[in-house]
Amino acid sequence: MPSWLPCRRSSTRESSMRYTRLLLQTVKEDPSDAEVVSHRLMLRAGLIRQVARGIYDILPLGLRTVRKIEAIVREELDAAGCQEVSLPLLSPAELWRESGRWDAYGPELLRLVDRSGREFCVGPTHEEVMTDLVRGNVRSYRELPLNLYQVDTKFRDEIRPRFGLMRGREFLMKDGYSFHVDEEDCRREYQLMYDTYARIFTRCGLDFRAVEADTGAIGGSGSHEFQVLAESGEDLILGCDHCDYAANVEKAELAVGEPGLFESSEPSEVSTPGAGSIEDVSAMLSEPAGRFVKTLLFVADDRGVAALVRGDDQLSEAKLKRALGATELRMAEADEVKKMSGAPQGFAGPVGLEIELVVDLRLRGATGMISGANRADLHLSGIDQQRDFPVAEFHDLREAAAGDPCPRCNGGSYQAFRGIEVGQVFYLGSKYSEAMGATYLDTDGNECVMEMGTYGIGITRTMAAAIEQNHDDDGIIWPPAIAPVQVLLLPVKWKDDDTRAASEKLYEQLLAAGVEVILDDRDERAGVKFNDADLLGIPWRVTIGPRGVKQGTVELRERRSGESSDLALDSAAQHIVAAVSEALAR
RNA sequence: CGGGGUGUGGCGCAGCCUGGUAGCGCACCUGCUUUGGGAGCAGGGGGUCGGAGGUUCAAAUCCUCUCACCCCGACCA
Repeated sequence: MPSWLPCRRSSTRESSMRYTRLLLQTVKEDPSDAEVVSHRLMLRAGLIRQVARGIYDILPLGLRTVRKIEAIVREELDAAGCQEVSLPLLSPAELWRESGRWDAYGPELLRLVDRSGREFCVGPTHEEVMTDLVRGNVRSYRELPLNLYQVDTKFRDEIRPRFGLMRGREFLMKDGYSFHVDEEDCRREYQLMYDTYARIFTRCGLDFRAVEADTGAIGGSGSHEFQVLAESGEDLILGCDHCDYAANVEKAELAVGEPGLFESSEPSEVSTPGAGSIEDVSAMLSEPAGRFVKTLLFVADDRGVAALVRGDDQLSEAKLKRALGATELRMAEADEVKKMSGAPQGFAGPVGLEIELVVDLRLRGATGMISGANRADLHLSGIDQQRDFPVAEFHDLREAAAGDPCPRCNGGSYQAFRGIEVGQVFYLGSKYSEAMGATYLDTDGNECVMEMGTYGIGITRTMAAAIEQNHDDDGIIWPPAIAPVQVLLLPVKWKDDDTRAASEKLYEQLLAAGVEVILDDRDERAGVKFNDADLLGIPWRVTIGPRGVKQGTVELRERRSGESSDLALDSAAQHIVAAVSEALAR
């Protein structure tokens, strides 16, 4: 180092982990607009700060956790043979037009125009850009398979961001894409990624479950979500209490179930003035809800369709969308209902309806049913499915619920869980490679379309999920593997010379041993420090006070269990190093 | 996009109805006393009251417009 360089600090590394040098401000009061635990605690512990709706600064301690999660993700992916790249923040509209998603994606895609009028979007995901990269670089089957990933900031202009980092507009995501010569190899990779994801979330110390999932807007034909189990989760998961089957409610299959078999007769009109809901009609006619045919009108990609389920069943829009192969699906507006059925809302029925009918499995062969008559204030009773509204195909359209029998095994039934989706793996097939011409030459020199898979992990959401699952009334309880640091040194009385000297020495020893440690060198009262320590959730706290130092001891306390033990001052560092490395090795 | 709500110092809020010198708690700075689970006293710094326009002798307060943020709904990897 040139001698003219001023050097006030002996070591930057050392001083940055002194509390008084950290950009860290804890807050006693609850932020008024934080609804969920993770959001509240992240704000209170000074990990994040909101800049705009759904957009956050991540502060030093928060970023350390983010980096920990990233490191685990990178290690496991690299070990699985993936390669990291970095794709641009902006993607040109042409690529998205090639795949058809420029129009399909909707307002969630943030679009912008550069000074010369060219259109771009801020990448919400990178299938197009990655496929473009690979088609430009890969010619031969010899160069496949390929699994490329990046860890980058994504932007999705969410309709309603909420819950802090759980559902932000800007978020850090690891997104990976794999390219293969055939489906078999792609399925193999899918399984490899599935296993890799399970290892990643296990290493992060999370209680999660991999569940079958709907493929949504990305498309493709097979998918699992990795769900961190937590009360505040936005997703509803159904899992069999008997076998391994578990799925997102959007996907959860149902056993066929009994149709409604009531006494058959000729259809006849029944006057039902003003009774437009199943509940009302059922009460008015004193008939069970299960005897009705619920007729729901939708607009699917600009055509009208009627979805039919039994009156006591709940329609799953996700299942309907899949059954129709529609990219867009919405309930019909009042005027559209009138146009399709000829009646006001609540009086539609399958008999005589001239739009496409999509019928739930449970209505196959149903007899003696009641439905709307497609005229105001009128219902039709005595309807037989086969006779009165025959259809060629039936679909699983019901939304599953806790207690429904498991479709995969005998005797099991669904239990409901709440989950936070932190990762998802997709088998994509050739949707993008075909649209964008990602091809290779096989051994015979034939041009073939690549098979693709796509795999995502929400890094910042994983951090939030970890807090949802690991906290108590006093604050965060970080799993050691993703804690900002492992150890917090807490000198009870900083002004006391012996205490300070013992703390400084321990600090040096731990740093030298490679342990991540914060030294709370604030001249604060013990209570303040203890409370902040609990709030920050550092796995181990070492309390150093005049009393103990006089006896030659310090106290080591584990945040999660609250168990503490006295350590001899001169061997304390060794014990702490041992405890930390043992926990991290687990 | 529809419905509801809130903008006053870094954070949490009062003041607004009934216009008249901008307040409280936390945090921050100084000093003294305290000190093993969110101390006490004294002193201090910091706010064009989200923004623009209007009414008025006078606007945080009344009126109009606008922006931001939050909640509920539709939507969603």
